[in-house]
Amino acid sequence: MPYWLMKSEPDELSIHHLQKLGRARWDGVRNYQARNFLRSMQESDLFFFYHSSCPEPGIAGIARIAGPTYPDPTALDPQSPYHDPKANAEKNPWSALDVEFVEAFEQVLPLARLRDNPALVGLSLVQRGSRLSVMPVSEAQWQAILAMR
DNA sequence: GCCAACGTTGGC
DNA sequence: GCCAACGTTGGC
Repeated sequence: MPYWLMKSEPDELSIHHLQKLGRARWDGVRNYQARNFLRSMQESDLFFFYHSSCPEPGIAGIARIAGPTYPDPTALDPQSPYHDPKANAEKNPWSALDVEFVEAFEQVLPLARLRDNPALVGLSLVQRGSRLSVMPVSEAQWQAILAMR
């Protein structure tokens, strides 16, 4: 079963917010590479929930893919910050899916510590200049990160 | 707020 | 198809 890592700004959706909700829509992905990873996900895949653009960037917990992708409604909503003026109901290039809460780490696993782990040099997250918001995580990387909690 | 790095856009 | 200009991401 594949593993993933997805970034969210905690102001928008944090792991604790997801814990309260139980389930939420993962939307607003506006990068084709990230979108393609979204589309290759399967229900019940697990992913690390990463907090970005915040005082303590790092992995904050684990969540699960709750179903298949569907057209991202925020692309069609003129009120949404993710509105795409080139998208319409017939042709919406963007995908969203639902996710379920699994676990919140007691402490956020900081990006700086992830960078220090030699087992994670191949992870897109810690590579120089990488801005990918959805990425695959290998089994070995998954286990290495779990062991750092 | 700064800025490096990357992705996208659009003129040619 | 090239590439300069611009916009965005995201850590610091």
